[in-house]
Amino acid sequence: MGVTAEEATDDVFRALADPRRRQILRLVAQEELAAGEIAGAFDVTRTAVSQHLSVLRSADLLTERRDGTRRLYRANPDRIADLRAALDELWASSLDLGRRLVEADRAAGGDAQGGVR
Amino acid sequence: MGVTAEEATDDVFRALADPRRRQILRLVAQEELAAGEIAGAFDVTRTAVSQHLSVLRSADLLTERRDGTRRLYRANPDRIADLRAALDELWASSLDLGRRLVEADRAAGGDAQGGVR
DNA sequence: CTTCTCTGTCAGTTGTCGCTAACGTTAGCG
DNA sequence: CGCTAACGTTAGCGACAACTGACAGAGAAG
Repeated sequence: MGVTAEEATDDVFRALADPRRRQILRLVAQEELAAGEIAGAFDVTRTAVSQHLSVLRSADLLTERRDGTRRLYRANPDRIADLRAALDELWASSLDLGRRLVEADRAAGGDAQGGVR
Repeated sequence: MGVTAEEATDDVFRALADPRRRQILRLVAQEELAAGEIAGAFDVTRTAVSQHLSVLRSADLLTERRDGTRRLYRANPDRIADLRAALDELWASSLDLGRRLVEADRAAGGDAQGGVR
């Protein structure tokens, strides 16, 4: 247990904060790609892409597989599922509030106008 | 439609990148709170919290309601649902790959060790 | 062994982010 | 009207993040 769940979540959110990294993730979600192929899809230097890959790997959002000198990357479904779970923590709470408001409206004989808005 | 979906998604992810903002969001997910009450829950200045609220509001992650001089904030479930949908775009693709790998393992007579890992 | 390809890593620079302190604004109270 | 309370906004500063260019290492090819 080197890292707490909070730290892991923080790494994931921070990795996803950059638009380019999200695009990279979308790229390797469908198929396994080499670092060079990924870099070729962007206007920035291969160095920059390599660093982005490093960030994504640190957050455990990517899995790496070596084939000769090439390194093939692929999105890690487990981490995405974890992120989804972390998001549900917020979502469930908000949903609870929404339900509570609707119920309060009904109990108070609220009009049909949708008083929440 | 002043903003594209990409820009909106970018705002949301960038807003969620900061741990404090996620904590704020968790705070106002369960109940509606005033800016001062939210600020009181942290060690930083009210100015800092106000700026965080501004960022969250720009991403449309918060709804604001005024009561005298006070401003009451609440998490916006719609945006969280949107984020969930944006995440599913990645998740579905990764899941497809995961399924494909498992099937490939079975077709190749892979051992029961769970080859995906 | 030499050369070429593919890739990660290391300084250095520029931009962006989060924080604080001072100020401006709006609403309630005497 | 004068005063206070609750906020948002601006300017300035330190810290971090993203990008570029130069360098180093591993594997394939001759």
